Amino acid sequence: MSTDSSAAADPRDLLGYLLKHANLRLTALTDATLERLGIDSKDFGTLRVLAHGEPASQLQVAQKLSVDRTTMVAILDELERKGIVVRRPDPADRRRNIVELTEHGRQTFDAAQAAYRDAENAFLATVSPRAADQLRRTLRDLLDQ
Amino acid sequence: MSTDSSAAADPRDLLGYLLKHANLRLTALTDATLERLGIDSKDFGTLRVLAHGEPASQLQVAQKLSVDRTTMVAILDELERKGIVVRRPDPADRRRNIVELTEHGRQTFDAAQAAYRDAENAFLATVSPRAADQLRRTLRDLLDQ
DNA sequence: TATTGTTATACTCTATAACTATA
DNA sequence: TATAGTTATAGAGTATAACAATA
Repeated sequence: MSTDSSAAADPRDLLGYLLKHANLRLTALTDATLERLGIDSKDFGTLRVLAHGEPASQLQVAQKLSVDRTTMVAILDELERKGIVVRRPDPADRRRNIVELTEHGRQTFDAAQAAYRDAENAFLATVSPRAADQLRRTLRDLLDQ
Repeated sequence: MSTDSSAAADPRDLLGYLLKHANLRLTALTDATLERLGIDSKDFGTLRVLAHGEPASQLQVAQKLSVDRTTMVAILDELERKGIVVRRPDPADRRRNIVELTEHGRQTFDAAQAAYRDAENAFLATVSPRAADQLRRTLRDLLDQ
């Protein structure tokens, strides 16, 4: 016999299923936590890049986040509409838009950072701190290939 | 100062980024491996459920995989077109379709099972077997909440 | 010619609503 | 009335191609 029909076909045996649904659940948690700040988890990644380091062009932000530059346009359109970021042409290269947090954007990010941390901690609350650290380390190792 | 502008904003600090991109990479690997069999990783999950246990209705398969029944329709349309599964009305309740693997479907699944295992192992090759086991266990614990 | 931002477009995935046939 | 399967539709997410402005 080629397959064991007495064994249950548990989708949780598949690593892809585990990764996908863990991500779905975490995203739902963080989105819910960030909602009152007017952003979601995808926006948070962008704000995080803008809050650290030097002012960057749209393309630089997009590349840091591994998203397409056309996707970046849509994210920034929304954040700019909400008064969280501003775009201005780079005087040194007028093809580029320098993107920066507004004062409101900076405050939003500070609140979002705490909210995101809480959501991630809540998600990880049922596993030991050691297992959570190991999870991050293993996932990083897998992506560093 | 509310944020440390000297720290790099590494997206890999965010668990959501790690989960998403680990899944993207694994899916790309498994899809590539399964391609010569005419299926992808999403089809594989369905075949796996059909290969184990008793013949099931579309809805039962969908629920086991946590996918919507409308999504199941599209997956089965394609698998039936390829001669991998057949649908027949349940004599005991003609609203239901019993879904089964064809002989070709059974052979496809047997080959796919080996291919999927190889792809998953290749993905996990750079981390220790212990870390890989721990990864699965932690993700399961997180989903069992 | 190449690059940045933009727009248009398409393709996948997912969810909802409404329809049909059956119960 | 409720359920299983189907269809239509719409919304996110993502990718490609083409265009305008600038280098």
